[in-house]
Order: sequence, then structure tokens, then C-alpha cells
Amino acid sequence: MLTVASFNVNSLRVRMPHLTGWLKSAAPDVVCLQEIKCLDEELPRMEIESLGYQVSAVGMKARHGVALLSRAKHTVELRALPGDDTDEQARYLEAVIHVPAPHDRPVRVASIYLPNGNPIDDAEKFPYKLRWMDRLIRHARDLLKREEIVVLGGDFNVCPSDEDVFDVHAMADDALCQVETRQRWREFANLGYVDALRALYPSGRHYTFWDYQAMRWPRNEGLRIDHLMLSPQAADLLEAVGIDKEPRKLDRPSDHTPIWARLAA
DNA sequence: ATGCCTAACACCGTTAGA
Repeated sequence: MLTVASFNVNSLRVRMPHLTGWLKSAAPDVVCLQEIKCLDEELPRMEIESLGYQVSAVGMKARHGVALLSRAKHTVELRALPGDDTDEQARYLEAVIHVPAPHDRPVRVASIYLPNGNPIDDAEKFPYKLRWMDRLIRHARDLLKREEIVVLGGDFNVCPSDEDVFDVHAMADDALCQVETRQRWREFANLGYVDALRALYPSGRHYTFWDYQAMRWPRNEGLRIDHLMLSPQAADLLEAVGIDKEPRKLDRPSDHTPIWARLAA
């Protein structure tokens, strides 16, 4: 049994109390973090390791940044999404988790922070998001050839369908909901990746993000943008999935909350 | 139509987030 989770912490240093409390209570085996917003050398490494996790990160100053935590040892395989050597934003980290015997099949996990892309009429931002998604599709296709247990987890900044949005009208011009964004999302999923949440909850409103503004959290006006995407070999093992709202209820929370999936690995 | 709220950086406001 292996629980893999993803949590956009919106600053790791600010959110360490939330993260450590949640690691103790939820006890995930593997965690993908996004928006750590710090350099690698600024990671609170000892504090995380003292809770029993190996930690790797691709950080940058002040913005973006992703990390991977695992109870079992892991080996970092990629520190950037292939396909554009000029892209310097810290948004991708891929590792192989060495799950111990008797479940000794390797588990490949990537922590993904897909570009937001707003505003959509900006000369750079939305095109950058779409190019990044095209690179993700190519790499995800290559990964499938390995026929491994793969979990691509993260803040994908995509609302796959209208049911993943609290107010379609309010989000009509948002990069997370555009036709071009959703078309690429389906192209990615249709390669053979299973959206873990929708595999077990095909309908219904299951948000992972609530804006700090406009009373979105108390009104439950959110978005489903954090996803765990499973290769066929991972999807075959899917036992349970959930969105843990507890960290969002705390003081000074992230605007996201963790999503997790349990695999019979 | 805009700001709402939060974090980081560096300034006491601006940029970015989604």
C-alpha cells in the first residue's frame, strides 16, 4: 500500500507548520509539493527529514518551485521538463521511488507546477502555458513506453470540465478554463493517464483550491486544479482517493489543499 | 468594472498568483 499526495503549499517556509502537522496526521508515503517559493539551499531540510522523509527539490528565488518527499528512498531522474532548454522556471521534478520488498516494483513520481497562463491576452503567459502543456504531452507519452507505475501529481492549473469550476461565467476568460487548455488536457489524459479523482468520483464538485479573496472558502466556491494522473499500471492499483480539506481550515492556510491517492503497490 | 487576499522583494508599493 502506497499513498501518493500532492499539495501546493504557496510558500514552503510559511507553511511548514501546516505541512508537518499534515505529514504526521495523514502520513502519506510520497508527497509532491508545489510553489515552495525558495531556493534549494533555503529548504527546511532537517525538519522534513526528521519526520522520516527524503526530500528533493527544484527551487528558485521567490517564485514557483517543486519538491518531492518520500519515506522510501528515491532517485531523482529529471529536474526539468524536457523539450525546452531555455525554460528556467522551476516547475518539474521527476524521481523513482524505491518501494521496499515485498512490493518492490519501482514507482515513478513527478511533481508538476504547470504555468498559470493568465492573463490570456498577455503576449507571453498563455502561449507559454500552452507550449508547456505540449512538452508535457510529449514527455508523458515517452514515459508510458516504460510501462511503469507512474504518478504525475501537481498543480496543473487546469479545470478539466465545467463541473470543476464554482462559477463558469466568472472563470470564462481565465487561462485555466480555455478551450485550448482543455483540449491539451484531454490530449494528455487520452494518452492513457487516469485522473485518479474522477476514476472513483466520476461526477460531483470536488475542489482543491479556493481563492483567498471574496470569501471563496466559507462559500465553498473553488476550483479542481490539483490532480493525480496515473499511468495504466498505476491506475490498476488505485484503491482510494481523496481531497483532505483539513489543512485549508487552519490559520494562514495555503489557498490549495492536498489531494491523495492510495495504490495497492 | 474593479477589488477582494496573500507572499516575496524590496519599498513602504509592485508583481504574481488563479
